[in-house]
Amino acid sequence: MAVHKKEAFTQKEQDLAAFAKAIAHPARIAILKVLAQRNECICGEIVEILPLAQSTVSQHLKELKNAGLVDGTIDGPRSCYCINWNAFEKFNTAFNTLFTSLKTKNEKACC
Amino acid sequence: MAVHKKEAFTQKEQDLAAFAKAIAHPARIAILKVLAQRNECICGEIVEILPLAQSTVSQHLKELKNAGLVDGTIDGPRSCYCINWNAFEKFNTAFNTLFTSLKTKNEKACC
DNA sequence: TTCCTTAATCGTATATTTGCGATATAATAT
DNA sequence: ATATTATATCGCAAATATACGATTAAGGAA
Repeated sequence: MAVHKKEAFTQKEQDLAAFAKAIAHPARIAILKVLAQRNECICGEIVEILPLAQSTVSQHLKELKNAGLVDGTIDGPRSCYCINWNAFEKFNTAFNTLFTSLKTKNEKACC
Repeated sequence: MAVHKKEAFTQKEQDLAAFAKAIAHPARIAILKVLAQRNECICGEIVEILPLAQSTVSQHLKELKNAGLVDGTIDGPRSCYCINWNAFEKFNTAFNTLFTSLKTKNEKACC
């Protein structure tokens, strides 16, 4: 591949793609569900619920955090993760904007 | 990795993740925009618009097609692609359902 | 038929993702 | 001080994704 062409696209396209990538794995969707379900910020409970190793869950959490969808603070021996609702809302809006803008252009089937 | 654990999650989670993966690349988002803009089903016009080689665009189109977001028919020497609005609507709904279901659980910040 | 155009596919190189075990880290409990 | 507990991180292996040039295939034009 050698060169990535992501930078050749608009910032909006890149941002939206990055968000989509963050939720482009069933494990991460499942993690978000668990985080939303528990009001308390949880951590290793996810490991018990998901069929994944602790290190793998930690990695998925890191990616969600990098994408900004999840906030995390370290509380001594245990950490605390929770959904960043602001970022989530922002991306939800961005998605709906894409969907809507695509649809308003044209909705006729042609193939 | 050796083993993929996708199958360990619910079908809904897998489907949504697959859709997210399809739009998890700025080039594919850009392709969808082009497809939506032109009422006519186009093909190699995308190659001229995007800064990507013909084979790369073809590959991205294939992935969008595999995800069901795009329909394609071969019309002689030129092919014809267009957005599958039904599938698109379906996934848009699935997304909003996820967003909503997460939010109704709880929207308090905790970290 | 032979050439041209269009697009799919093949082969290849490289980058990224996914997953796990093992190890490191850091606060708490004993 | 040492052990325990919870997480992050490292190192590794395998699978996927990204990108491109070259080739193939197939209809249309000469």
